[in-house]
Amino acid sequence: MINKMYYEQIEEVTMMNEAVRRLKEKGVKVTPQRVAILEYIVKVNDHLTAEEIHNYVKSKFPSISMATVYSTLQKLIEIGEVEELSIKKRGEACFEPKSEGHHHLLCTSCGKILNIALDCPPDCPIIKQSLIKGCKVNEVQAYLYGLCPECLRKEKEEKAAKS
Amino acid sequence: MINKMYYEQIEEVTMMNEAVRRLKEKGVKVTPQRVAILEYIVKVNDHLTAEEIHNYVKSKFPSISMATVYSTLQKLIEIGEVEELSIKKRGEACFEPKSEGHHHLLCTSCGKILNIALDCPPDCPIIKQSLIKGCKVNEVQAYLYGLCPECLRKEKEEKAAKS
DNA sequence: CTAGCTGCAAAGGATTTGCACGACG
DNA sequence: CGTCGTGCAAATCCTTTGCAGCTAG
Repeated sequence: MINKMYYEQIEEVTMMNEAVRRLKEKGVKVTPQRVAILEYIVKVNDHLTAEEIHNYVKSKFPSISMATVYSTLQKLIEIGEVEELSIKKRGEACFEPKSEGHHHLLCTSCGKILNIALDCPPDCPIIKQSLIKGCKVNEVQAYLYGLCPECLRKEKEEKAAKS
Repeated sequence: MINKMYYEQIEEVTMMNEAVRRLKEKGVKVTPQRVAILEYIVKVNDHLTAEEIHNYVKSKFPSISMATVYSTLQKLIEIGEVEELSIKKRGEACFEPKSEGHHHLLCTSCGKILNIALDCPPDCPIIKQSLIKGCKVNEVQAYLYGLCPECLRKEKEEKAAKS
């Protein structure tokens, strides 16, 4: 009953939502929990862990369980709405809205993950190419390890203070 | 042929001696278990899981435990002899000898991981660059998702069979 | 000697699964 | 109505930790 009320609210707000339409197109059952999860991921547009997502969605559906969050994420990945990163944030998987053309920097100092758009020459192998060394390449994810601008600044300040 | 094998052995032995020297230099205690682990990783020169390593080393030291394998891997990573990949093979971490200049393809069909040397133009961001978008980049790992030559061939054959 | 390593068992943490109930279509 | 999603709890799997005894340097 309560679920139904929530659903009506959400449905009003998201009727026009393109993502929801795509879910329906793909034959995935649209439930308020799923909409809330996808909505949050798209809105934040950042690298969220399952727990971060769970925490947020709990504010709307206090009874939602991690199992549902994980199974929903799985579904959203399958239908290409969400992407799971290969790198982990403090040991946890990270999820973000599916989008092409950016890569990730993992700051080795603070652990933050940043989106990085790389300017590549057209013949650069980092750009999706159909064939590399006899392999059919469908996707390229580049992970850069280093320091984010903040930590880089801190490091410089520390060096300056020492000398 | 025999000569070739002989020289390869010598080469391996030399590499190990150097590796052992590096361990000592870094103040890491050299134990037979550790040598066996490093030796195996260097010899195979491929992406090994902790369990694969454990299985091999058990043949030399039947009592060795996974805890020792993991702690040794940790040490070897710390001192830069071994590298842990960001991607997992069937959910398990992968380890390989540290080396620069190659990246990895994960076959989405068979799950195999292949080394891929990418030919990049000199201004390609995939090549380690000190500064990208205000970030200090120390390392770049590119992960390609697609089909290995074998699975690509199989796919083509299946398509041909259908039509 | 003695700091640090090994091996066992047990803990830890992220993710998955089985199952009963309830909701979507 | 039947299929499929949800939520709970328990299970699973990889990895880490605590600790007692042992070893390399």
